[in-house]
Amino acid sequence: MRGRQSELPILPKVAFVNCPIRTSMGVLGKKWTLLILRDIWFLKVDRFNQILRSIPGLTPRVLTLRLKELRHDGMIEPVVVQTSPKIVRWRLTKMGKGTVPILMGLISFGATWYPSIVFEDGKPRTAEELFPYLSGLPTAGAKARQ
Amino acid sequence: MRGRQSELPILPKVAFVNCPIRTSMGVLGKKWTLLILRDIWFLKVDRFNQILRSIPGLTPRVLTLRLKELRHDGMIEPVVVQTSPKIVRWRLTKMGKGTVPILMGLISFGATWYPSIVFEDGKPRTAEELFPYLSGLPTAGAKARQ
DNA sequence: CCGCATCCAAAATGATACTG
DNA sequence: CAGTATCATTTTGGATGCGG
Repeated sequence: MRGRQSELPILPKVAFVNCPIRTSMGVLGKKWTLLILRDIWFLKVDRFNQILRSIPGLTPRVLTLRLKELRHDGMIEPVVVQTSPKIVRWRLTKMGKGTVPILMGLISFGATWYPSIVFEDGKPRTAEELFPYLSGLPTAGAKARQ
Repeated sequence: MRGRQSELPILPKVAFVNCPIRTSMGVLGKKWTLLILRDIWFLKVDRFNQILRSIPGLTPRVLTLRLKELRHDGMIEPVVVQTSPKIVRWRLTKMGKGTVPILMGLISFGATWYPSIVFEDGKPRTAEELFPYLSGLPTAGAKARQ
């Protein structure tokens, strides 16, 4: 068997009636969405104009759309810090924090397979090397602390 | 400290010169791409028209585009099984297998946060419950066996 | 400061028919 | 079977202005 990859589908213990990847992508798969979550979670960039400045190419129109979608789907919520001048901070809900393993997966992939783009020295690194204090990584199933 | 979330950015041990999430998304972030990888890896659906049938909404034009992009970026490669009638099977390269943890993250997220869509009984499940024989999950850094 | 509205341009994707 | 060609539609980008 060594070296041969089975041609059988990889099946879950409990059948899916709809594909969870497709379901997740329906929300997370739109352009800019995961970068917005990255800003809020990793960079602590959580205000409208900060996010705009942090993500070159993103426009106010689309940011408004994405924030609405993410809020509608229960991943983020606004905190009104101050009115006049209005200050709003966006934060991840528990559900939103469930996306962190996906973001870590993307970091890990980029750090491994695009090291010349990601690192000055061009050397690949693993997520464990980059974020040792975060291992083991929580899975989406492990509820993040509020 | 309990219950308080630091406002400081979460920094990697080695600084990024470009964001690995954005870098990864440049390839993987286009519509249908991750579902195509899902087909090849999980479902063992690896031929053009099979993939088309497996992913409702995907059209031949876009599938052609995505296969070209994935191939150009080194994630998949064609195996010509037969000519006339032509039969091509697509398979993941090592780099392509590096996306499996991302796919698992999406599965985990969907199975946890959209259980009523994903499962007949509507009960949330973790990736460990669904794929016990695959735990611990490989990270993108752990080279998948060829 | 945080958005929303509008108008238009460009890019990405969808529908359908077709070829080697 | 694997992929193209052509055209329609949707989504996103860019600029600007407005209101709470």
